[in-house]
Parts: sequence; structure tokens; C-alpha cells
Amino acid sequence: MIKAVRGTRDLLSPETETWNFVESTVREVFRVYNFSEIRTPVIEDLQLFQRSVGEETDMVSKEMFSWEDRGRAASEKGQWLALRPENTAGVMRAYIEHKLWERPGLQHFYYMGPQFRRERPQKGRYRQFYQIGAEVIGPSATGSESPAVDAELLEMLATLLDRLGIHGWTLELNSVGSAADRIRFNETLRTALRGVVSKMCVDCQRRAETNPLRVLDCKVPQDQPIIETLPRIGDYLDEASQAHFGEVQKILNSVEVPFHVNHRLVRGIDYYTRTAFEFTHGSLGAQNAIVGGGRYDGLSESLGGPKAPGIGFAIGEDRLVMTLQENTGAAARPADVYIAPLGPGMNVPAAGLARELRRQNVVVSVGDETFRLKKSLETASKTGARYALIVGENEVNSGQFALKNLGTGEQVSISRDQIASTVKT
RNA sequence: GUGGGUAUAGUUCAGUGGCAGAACGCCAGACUGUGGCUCUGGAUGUCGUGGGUUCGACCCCCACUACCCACCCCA
Repeated sequence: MIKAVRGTRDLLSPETETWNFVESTVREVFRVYNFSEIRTPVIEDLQLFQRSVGEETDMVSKEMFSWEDRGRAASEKGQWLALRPENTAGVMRAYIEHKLWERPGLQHFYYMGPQFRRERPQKGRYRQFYQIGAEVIGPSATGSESPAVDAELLEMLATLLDRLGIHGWTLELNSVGSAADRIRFNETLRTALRGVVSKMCVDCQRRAETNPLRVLDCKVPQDQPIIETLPRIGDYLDEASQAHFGEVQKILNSVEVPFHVNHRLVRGIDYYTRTAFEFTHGSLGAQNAIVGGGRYDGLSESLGGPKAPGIGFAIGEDRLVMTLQENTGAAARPADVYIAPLGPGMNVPAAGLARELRRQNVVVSVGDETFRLKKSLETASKTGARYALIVGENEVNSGQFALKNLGTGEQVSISRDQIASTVKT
């Protein structure tokens, strides 16, 4: 048997109803913040991710699906392609490629779609997973660097989660500083670690070399007291970054979006600067982040574009749906009417009736003339149809159809032009 | 990439070195144009794959694969 490949899965009804609910709510909420949709390709040039996400990150160095495409001629070298592991880089690529800074004002984008990372699957983590994200990008003159943009984006997320009925989320907020701040802080951190790292877990010993920032993220209980003694990035921010971070918090407080500052929050993508954040949810097990994001003031330049600061986030849709299904059980959407053709030749009038009703927006499901009535009614009620419409010789001859309410058991005989209105009320 | 667990019917799971099981679901009949309830019957299947031990393996051993959970990383 051919099966879905490792880390991928089929989404079936009724779960797809929850996905549709999420996506339509997202479109509604994002619309009032005046974001518009962007769709970028699933396949991109490998270099796009090497230069934005960072060559040294796990995402690029270990987790990417990439391959060399065939050249046009057999002798020609092919281009290295990759399935996108995230969507911010693609959006920024499109922004630069189409010179979207020429459009008036600050650009507000949102996207939803599959992303691909070749990781070991586990709860809330798949090789093909779905992200819903938004990005705000523009030249400095459009106000793209303003802390108000950060706060607005976070407020939009809070509104979305509330509207979806997700309770118990927490917003963790930090500032990772400018690129220059990060370099200075990394030096300091490395120095500080030199004295204590031998007493820490093996992972931290490795991180101290490869990516010292991640030591702050360590969850091993024995390491916690040591981590408390390490320098905080908050103390190494330049004045502008400090002011920015302060203003973001001030606005969030004023619009009553609860958050807490987590000085140890760091993120695994190179392009993040200043504001970094995560929304987490307790019910998810180890993969508890449902949203992650931050500011990326230098990303455009690193992709060869003009200065175009921005900020964005990505929601893990798979994880979000998981939290939702613990609260609300999604129900499959049944038909309004199940048409039961009864006896030879009845498929023909049944098809005509079905077409007529569907034109009036009635959800119709049709049986087959070979079914015995008992079987038709049974199928109708098992699949949740609200009404059964019997189409037999008697009905066709008289023009009066038997319409049975499957909830109450009540049955009426009505003419064909009364069916739609009866069923809808 | 590392560690642990699991693999038997459509689903959830029992099971024993000697005929492959239950519940639910599915199909049919009882009831020829009236569902839900009930009763009766049926099909469920390469017991994950490949080797080995054995008179005999779904069971014991080895390898592989897949899934789940965790690490790592991230959404």
C-alpha cells in the first residue's frame, strides 16, 4: 500500500471544518487591520533561505528539502532549489522583486500555506505543516520602524486568538536588539560562559560554542541557577532599541494585551532584530509555541533590496487547530435534503429536483433508485441529513412529494416549488 | 541526527508456541413505499516487512520499516 510519506498527513472531515473555520476567521480579522493576501511559490531558490534565515541555522543546514534542478542543456549546471521552510523570506523576495516600496504607504501582507522542514516528526511537528503569517514592510519614511507597528501586530494576534475562542495563551516578549547589539552581547555572553559552562548540561556546552544565545533558552533545571547569573540582552541594547522596546510595551498595556517580558526568549532565525515574541499554549506538549515572530530590520538588505524594515509572525496552523479541538468538537456538515429515488426510472426526476434545489442553495445529497426506501432513509439519517425527499412513481405522477423531517419524523406532502422554502425554515 | 515506546479487522484494542478474537463501525435480512430501537446473519485480516529458532511462530530471536512520545530545533 502506498502511504502518505513520513511527516505528512491527510486532513479529513470533520477536521477540515475546523481548518476552514480558522482560515475564514483569519481572513475576517486580518481584513479589518487592512492586511491583504500574498501567495508566494512553494519552491524557491535555495540561496534565498541561506541568505535570510541563515546558513548556520538548523533550519537551513539540516532541515531543508533541497535539490539541484536539471540544467537546460545536459552540460549546463542546474539551479539549486528548495521547498520553503518558512514564508517570510519569500514575501521579502517578492517585495524586492516587484519593487513594492513604490506602492504608497506601509505594506501589510498575510499568507497561509504549507511549509516544509525535514525534521523528525512528533506531536505538533510535521514535515509538511501549515503556517498563517503576516508581514508589515516598508521604507523608513512609511513608519515601518515604529514601535506602534509592533504593538498593532501583536494586538491583532491577540484579537485573532480571542476570536477563535482560544483561551489560556500567553505572550512572551523580548528584544534581541539591533545587529550591532547582538554582536556585542554575544561577545559578553561568550566570556561569561567561559567560567561556568563546564558545570552545565552537554547541550549547553555545545551551544556555548555554536550559538551562545540559545544557552539562555535551556530548560534543564540544574542549569537554571547558572543561567540566572548570565548577562541579559536587555542590558546590552543601545538607547534606540531600549526606547523602541519600552514604547511597544507601553502601547500593549494601553490596549490591554497581556504579555510578559522574557529576557531569555531568543529565536532560531538569523534575521530577527529588536522585538521578538512567542505565543504559547499549555495544552500542546513539548511543541507549545503556536505563534512566533519578530522584527527583521536588515532582511531586505541581506537579500539585495533597499532598506525596508519590517516585522512579522507565523502561526503554526496545525498546532492552533489542536488547541481548538480540545475546546470545540468540529462537526461534519450534513445535507439539508437527502433525495431518495424509489424504483426504476426515478434517478431521472431525482436529478432534476436536485438541480432545482441546489440552484436555491439547498445542500442536497442524492441516493440511487435501486436502494430500498428503508436503506435510503437509514443512510439519510446516518449521514445527518435534516430531511428526506421521496421521489417515487406516485410523487412524479401527482406532482406532490413526500418530504420527511428526519428529526421529528413528521412527513408532509408538498408540491415541488414548496420544497426549498420548507427545508430552509 | 539521538533516546524510549508501539505495530493484530475500517476504528479502539484483547490474545495464546498448536483453528485469528471482542466492542464499535460497515453490509445484508427480519420489515417488497418509511430511518433512529431491537433481533439475526455476513465480510472483516499477508497478525508491519524480511530472515532465523522450532515438528509447528501472530507469539521466541535478529534485522529493517513505519507510527507515537521526548531530545534537538521550531510554528
